[in-house]
Amino acid sequence: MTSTNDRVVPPAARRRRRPTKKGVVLSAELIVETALRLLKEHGADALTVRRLGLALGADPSALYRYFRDTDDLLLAIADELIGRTLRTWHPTGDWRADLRDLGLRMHSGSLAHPQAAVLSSYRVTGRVHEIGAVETILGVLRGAGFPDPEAVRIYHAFVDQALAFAALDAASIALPRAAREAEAGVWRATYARLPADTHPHIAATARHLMADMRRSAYPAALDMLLTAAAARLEEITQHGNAETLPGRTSGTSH
Amino acid sequence: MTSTNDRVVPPAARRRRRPTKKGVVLSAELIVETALRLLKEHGADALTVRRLGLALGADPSALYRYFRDTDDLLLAIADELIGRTLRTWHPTGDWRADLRDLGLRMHSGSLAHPQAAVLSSYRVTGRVHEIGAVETILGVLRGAGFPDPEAVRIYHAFVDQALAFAALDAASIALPRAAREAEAGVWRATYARLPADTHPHIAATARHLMADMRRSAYPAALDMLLTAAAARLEEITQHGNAETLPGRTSGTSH
DNA sequence: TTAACAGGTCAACGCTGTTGACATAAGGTG
DNA sequence: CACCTTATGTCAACAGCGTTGACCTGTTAA
Repeated sequence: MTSTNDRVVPPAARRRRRPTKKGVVLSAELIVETALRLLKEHGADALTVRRLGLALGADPSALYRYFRDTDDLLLAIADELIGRTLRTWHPTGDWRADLRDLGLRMHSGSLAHPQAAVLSSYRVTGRVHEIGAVETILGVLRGAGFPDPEAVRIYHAFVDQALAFAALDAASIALPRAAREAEAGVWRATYARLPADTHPHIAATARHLMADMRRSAYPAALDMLLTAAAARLEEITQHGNAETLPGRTSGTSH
Repeated sequence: MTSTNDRVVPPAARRRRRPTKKGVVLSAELIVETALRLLKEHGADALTVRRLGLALGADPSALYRYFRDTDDLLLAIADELIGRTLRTWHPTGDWRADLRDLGLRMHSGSLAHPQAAVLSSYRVTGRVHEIGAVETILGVLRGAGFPDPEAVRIYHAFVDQALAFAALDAASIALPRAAREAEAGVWRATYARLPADTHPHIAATARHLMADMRRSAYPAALDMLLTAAAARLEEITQHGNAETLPGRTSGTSH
């Protein structure tokens, strides 16, 4: 609240729908939609205030009546993406399958708008759609039988891992053409040709590396996380209650 | 290789060490070091060609004699970070403890230079230090007894998880002051105050959320990944050889 | 001694986000 | 219906950005 700039009129107070010179009636929703379209069609570099103004048929500076600055706009875009993802997800009651499905949806949803994802996935928006997502995931975990501290811990790992991989994979999709091709070339030209005497392990697995590195590691990582969570749940429910909270399964200190 | 611009003289061919107007003798190493210092001291926004030139005591355009463009410089910075991390890591022979240690080192190494990490962690540099890291990690996994395809799969999940979380956490550290404080405020002001009747799960776990969300989920996620890997290894070694390759443990298709 | 050229400098380009001043149309009030 | 307030669109300007082509100069090899 403290940071809500004076320049921006909160959506509730907006009444005067004055059309722009070109006849377009602006709104926060229209601006967000147009920004997403711009990102999708022309890449991350295409999202500039000036181009967005042009695409909207309005003076660039008009945007500042709706968003404090470009960061504020970014958060609105991020929240819209969360909302779209959640809207296509329909839980079945099987916590593990549901979380797996949701994770994959969050991931692929980001890849559909990589330019937006890479810019926004690490932000806490605090807006409606994000709050809904938090509530829903926590509900799934608590419903599965995880005690509160455990539920929160797994929620955090699950959601941050999804966001982190989304950003990572989105980033490489969003790379400028030249850089992306350069990266593919590096694997072929560098890693595939390392001699066995200096790099035995890479040489021995080169074939598998080529195949595996070209796709995202997220599904594998997600399954591993869920496997560990399931094991933990079994531990908890078998031992009656959670009298032994600490156990991380590993020997090493946490 | 094809993309190595004509303007940039490869390091090997450099001979003429002409000092700048201010008496500084430039080199690729000096530039990378100075860039890291700039990032550390003044944040990501401080890393501009002009400021870097100023910090070096040289004309900004002199940098283009050493790096094709700012992206090229970025990759050099990334590789230097990888090298520094690997140099402080000393494996013991216990694969799980070693990977855990390495993961945490990569993570905290990134957080020491969040500005650099957020810019570079999703890039394949193909430079010396990166190659060394790949070789080492693969060696640990194969040495532990994972068959090649499994070793590659786990390597990929492990390394991308580390990079993804590094980028995620680095990004929030690297946020401009104002935005960072705003995010902290969102948790306190928004999530902590949601009423139990509309958001029962958040309300019930608010206390744990406040505590857990302020620190990184990476250690927890890393432990879960290693737990799943250990379980898989046991499966493999107990059943003699890996006649049942496919099994993802989960029921859903991959 | 000289010729070649790597490498530092300078000025300029087009682009960016942002802001303050200004113009105008919408809408509540009387 | 007329007025006044003010939300909102427009315009011009600012400083800063990455990048480049032309220029100049010191170093080095022959």
